[in-house]
Amino acid sequence: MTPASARGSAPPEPAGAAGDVAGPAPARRPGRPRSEQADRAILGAALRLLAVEGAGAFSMEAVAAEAGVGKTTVYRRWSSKGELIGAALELLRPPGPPEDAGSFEADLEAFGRGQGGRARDTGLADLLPRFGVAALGDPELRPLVIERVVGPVRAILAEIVRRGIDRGELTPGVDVEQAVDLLHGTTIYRILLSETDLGGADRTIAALGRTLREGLGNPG
Amino acid sequence: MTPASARGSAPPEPAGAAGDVAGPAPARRPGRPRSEQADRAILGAALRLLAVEGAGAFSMEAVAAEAGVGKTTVYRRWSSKGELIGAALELLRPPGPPEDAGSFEADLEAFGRGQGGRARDTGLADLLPRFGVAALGDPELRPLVIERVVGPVRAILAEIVRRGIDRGELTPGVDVEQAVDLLHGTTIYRILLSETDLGGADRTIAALGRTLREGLGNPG
DNA sequence: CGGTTTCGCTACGACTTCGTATCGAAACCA
DNA sequence: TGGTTTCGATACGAAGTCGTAGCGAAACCG
Repeated sequence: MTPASARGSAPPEPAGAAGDVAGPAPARRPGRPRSEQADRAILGAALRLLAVEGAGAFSMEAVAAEAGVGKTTVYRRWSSKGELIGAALELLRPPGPPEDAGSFEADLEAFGRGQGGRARDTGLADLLPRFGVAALGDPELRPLVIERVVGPVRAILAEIVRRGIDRGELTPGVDVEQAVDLLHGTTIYRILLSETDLGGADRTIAALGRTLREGLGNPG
Repeated sequence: MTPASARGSAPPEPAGAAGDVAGPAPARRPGRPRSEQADRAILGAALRLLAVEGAGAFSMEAVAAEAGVGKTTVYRRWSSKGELIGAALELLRPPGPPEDAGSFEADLEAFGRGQGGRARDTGLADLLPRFGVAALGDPELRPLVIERVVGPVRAILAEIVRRGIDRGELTPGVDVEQAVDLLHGTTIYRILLSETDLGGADRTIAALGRTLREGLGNPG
């Protein structure tokens, strides 16, 4: 019930990801190492359960069973429900600043493809957005989702809108926040309503952008 | 867990609402009549709980306690969780066809005011949208919400968009469904993100309409 | 090999939830 | 008054959940 304070109890360190040159030795701990496969299985099960079955079906026991893992193995990594969800939420965090793709719609399409593609890499493709929405519906998790996911996504979209203004594709008077509301809101809305094939929702963001530009822009 | 088949087990009949002229006598039943105040208290408590505390805190016992009512009194009316939520959902159903307010933005503002005003009448003002979103996040309830709430609202918004086209405010080529996505999606998105004062979200729909019109319309 | 940690599994106590049953009291009608 | 239904309160069995603890086995290191 505690809102996932995200304490560093046991972050699944890659133990050697960037430890090539700097810092002391990765401090190889004695004993059997933690299974990274279990990490993935647990996170994946958590995602699947909350996204597909809903908050009602989300329990630590169900996660463990779905992941084919003992309950102990789950609690050793995340000591409560909130922490586990918080960790899974991290998968939704968008990547760094977007690269300039040349035009407003191209930027949007690149962003959409990046989001969808990243999700597809994890093998959980279409579950992530629904997962985010489900978490957003929970009053305890909402602040976390807004801070870690919605905020960063909005920042990226705002940057894309600002670029459009700089390029002269959008009129300078455009309300950036409102434009972001339209872009992100409509995308999430479609994810929310779609019963299947969530992947498509992201991809249509470019078409959305065109409609908005023809509105927000001044072709004359 | 059953998705609220909405059987007519005991619909809280006003018992005399439209029974002035037509039909046989309202069939006054013997015994103590059901308390309409209990009806309102239960529905209100259900709304409050799901909207404010979230799906996790929603239990029949919590509803009964919040309503200051015995559990029996709840189950006598709605025999399961799903049925109760389904009934509360009914409060979100938009009214009939909207009246022509003269312009696209006026139509939108009238619609927004109608939605907000109706909610305010029930004394539950800002809770209803959040309640809808919370219910939308539940896989079991989503189809119900879409059918009874989202669909009708979309129909109204589509009608408003079509009127805008007929009036020449919007270009004839406008994709009505996409425009509705933008209007409804952005509105729901704002409700979803707002931590407080949900009432404002509906009211800004007119401003949203203006932005869209300047995009969707052809001023040249 | 011993030492250490994680593995999956099972069981535990405390708690909550569901939906039902029972209780005496209250509210209505004939 | 008697008959009927609802009222709030309480208790119930069955089921699920949380987070912890113990088990023997496996996986690593020195």
